[in-house]
Amino acid sequence: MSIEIPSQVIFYSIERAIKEYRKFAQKNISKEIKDITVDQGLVLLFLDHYPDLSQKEIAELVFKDNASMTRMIDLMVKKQYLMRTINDQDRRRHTLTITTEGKRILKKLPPIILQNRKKALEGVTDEEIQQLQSTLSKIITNCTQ
Amino acid sequence: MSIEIPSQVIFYSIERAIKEYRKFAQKNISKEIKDITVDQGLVLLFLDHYPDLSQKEIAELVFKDNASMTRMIDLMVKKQYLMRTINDQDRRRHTLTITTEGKRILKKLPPIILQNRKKALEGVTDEEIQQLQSTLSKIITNCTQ
DNA sequence: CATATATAATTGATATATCAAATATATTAT
DNA sequence: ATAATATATTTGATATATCAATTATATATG
Repeated sequence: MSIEIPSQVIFYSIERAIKEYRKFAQKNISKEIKDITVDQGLVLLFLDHYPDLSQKEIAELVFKDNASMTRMIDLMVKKQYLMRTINDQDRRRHTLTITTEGKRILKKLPPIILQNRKKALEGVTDEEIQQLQSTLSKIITNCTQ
Repeated sequence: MSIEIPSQVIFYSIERAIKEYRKFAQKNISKEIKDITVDQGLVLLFLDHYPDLSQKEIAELVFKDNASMTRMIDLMVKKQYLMRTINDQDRRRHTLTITTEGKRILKKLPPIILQNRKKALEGVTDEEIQQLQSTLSKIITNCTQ
């Protein structure tokens, strides 16, 4: 049975697109903010919107597993972007609090992120984005059901 | 400046789609072939088509950096999927040869991969794929130029 | 209440990602 | 031919990914 070489396949393009976007986004963030990764920024943004998220819930939102999340948050605590305290309502959970330094970063992030998205989507119409979203949803459903 | 939460953004869906596809593909490969990852399979497929590829060239094809590729190939040599010898035309390069075990894996891969793609793209028309490809190309260009 | 089961987080082991520096060999310029 | 520069690969350091096992706490069931 023969097979196309992988580089001709749509999944290859999907992977390339997201990797190039991540590289591009990280580069632009690093220009303005020292010592923060795209994913650490996402964690801050989610926590800012939903302060009661558990580590496990954040992990799901950013597509990481719990072990990775533990270590990411270890680092973010060490860098003093977050404080980790035990949740008294459920002592298995940790409450994550954004520190002053974390808030400082949160103030700088949005314009950079908006600009990244804008640049990355230059020349892409709203219809195309909707179409993209719809096709990706089909793929996600196919792979997870 | 306010910002949507990341989960409403198209890049989030792109990331999710490729991660779910990878998980799905890895699961199906692991059912049939022990001890091989999606990326190791890709390396074998590329080498099968283009036996003269250098590590650096393979790295580019599978979106890894040279250091990662060195370590991946270390492992594939240790597992006896590949042999690494010095290229006498250019002694900086290594020649990578697929072993008997590697060839055995290569025989089993294509039907699994074709089936994975087929299932993941169920209900997705050729037109949608073309459209997806075209939109992703725009994004890739925007991020790399 | 006591025990079994479920959940949140951590830890250990191993692989991969990323950057910078080092090594070996090739190529180019003087 | 020699020195300077470029290229392919490796190595070290650190972060992240993934799986399985462990710990601590909560919840459910007899």
